[in-house]
Amino acid sequence: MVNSKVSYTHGFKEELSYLFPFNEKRNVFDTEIAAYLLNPSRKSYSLSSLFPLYLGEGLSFEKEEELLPKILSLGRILKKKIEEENLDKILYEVELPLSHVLSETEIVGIKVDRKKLIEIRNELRKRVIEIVKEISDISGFSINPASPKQVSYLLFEKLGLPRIKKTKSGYSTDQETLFKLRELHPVVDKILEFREINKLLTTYFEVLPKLVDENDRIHTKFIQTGTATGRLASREPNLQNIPIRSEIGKKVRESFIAEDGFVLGSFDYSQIELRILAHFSKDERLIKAFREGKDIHRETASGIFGVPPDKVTKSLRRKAKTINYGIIYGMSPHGLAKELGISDTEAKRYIDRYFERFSGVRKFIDELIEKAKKNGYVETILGRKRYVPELNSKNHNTRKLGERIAINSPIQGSGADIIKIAMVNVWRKLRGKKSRIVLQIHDELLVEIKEEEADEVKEIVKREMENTLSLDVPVIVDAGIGKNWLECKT
DNA sequence: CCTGACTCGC
DNA sequence: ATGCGAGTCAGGA
Repeated sequence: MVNSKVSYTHGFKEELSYLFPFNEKRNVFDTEIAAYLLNPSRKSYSLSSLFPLYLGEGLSFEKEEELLPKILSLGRILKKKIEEENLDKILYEVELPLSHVLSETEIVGIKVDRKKLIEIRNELRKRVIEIVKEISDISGFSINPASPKQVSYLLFEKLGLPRIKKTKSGYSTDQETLFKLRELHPVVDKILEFREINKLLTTYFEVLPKLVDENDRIHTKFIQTGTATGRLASREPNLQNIPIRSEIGKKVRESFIAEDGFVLGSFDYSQIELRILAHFSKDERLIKAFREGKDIHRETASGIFGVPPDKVTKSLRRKAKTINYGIIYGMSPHGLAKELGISDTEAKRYIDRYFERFSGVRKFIDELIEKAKKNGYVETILGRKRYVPELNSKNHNTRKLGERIAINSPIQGSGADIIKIAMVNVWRKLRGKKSRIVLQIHDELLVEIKEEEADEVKEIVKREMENTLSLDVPVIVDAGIGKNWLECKT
């Protein structure tokens, strides 16, 4: 970058979408991504918000001829700041190349089985109408079950069911609450069923068929400056929250398919965040378990509950899994208690035991929070920063939130760093082939693979993903192949 | 038009 | 009151 002319852009990915085919353009400096790396917590990275921030003046819309000079000044200022904060490597080697990958991924899109979506949509429309009728028949009241207010009115005022949880405006009717009420009145199950079906119907089955292009492909937009941790976000539609758990949800996933002559390959990092925790904390037991290829939740259960690994029951393993992920999210004993349905003191015992057995993790977390308080920010494995002003709050809850942010962001953000590098490397390796990355879902890449290239591409993607960065523990990628996304499940 | 409640994913 | 998101709807402005 030193000796060559730099082109300044604002919204490089969008600019690239006009430049098909995708020759990698270098010597670019993007003001939007630069501002994001300098502070990923901002609400907006629009020029009109960056000009006053970095140039000390507003964007005058009457004087369009001043726009380009202003972008140039902004670019030069940001470039200096990026270098001062040692963010140049992540900008030039990760985010800007990634803009190419994302631009192409958006344009390529992903194919759906439009007919199947429409068929299921029509079934679910009928079912939703039936359920509304059933709710009325069972309870004697006609309500709109999509209205929490009306559901609350029915359950608590008309049927007199116990009020379990409050919201700002009244009594909660969320899933957790309804599960507790289902034995008390048959209408509760109907409301739960309505909620599940209506959610999937309105969010996916009604929407996706409207978004297909002439080849039945759907094109999401990846937001590269949308999260405080460095993750991507996806919108219009969000393809990072396609259902997988419920039976009807699986049908959505089943509707994402490969083009004729292609298969879909799903490649997902196995427990990447826990491996990053092991790497950062250097905790001996955690590192040993991963190096020996152990089932980490089983090992954790064994440590916490004091039973040999082969005597760990499913229930104990599930508890340990919740604790493992709870640690990453900075969960309190109270939160863990609620999640596991145990007492606060019991939950505290579990957490104390965890930190006894994994003392490296305790030390790491303490030092992380100390460092965050001292520096004002936390960093990922690549030096991506996130400021944590919450740690200086006078409000206890806000400070606690700051601690959770300080714990979670380096872990979640490092996961984002790793998969972003992998995407760039995979994309470069796939040049000249027919196979293409079609989605990224935080720790998973979905690749549409030309059948003839299957063996080779599977090998490339797995290898590139597993070898982005060298951690103190192995990085493992699980791969699955299928004609639709659900089939790829490993 | 925005906010709250809710639910989908990692 | 466990981290990070997006989308839907109802209901009120």
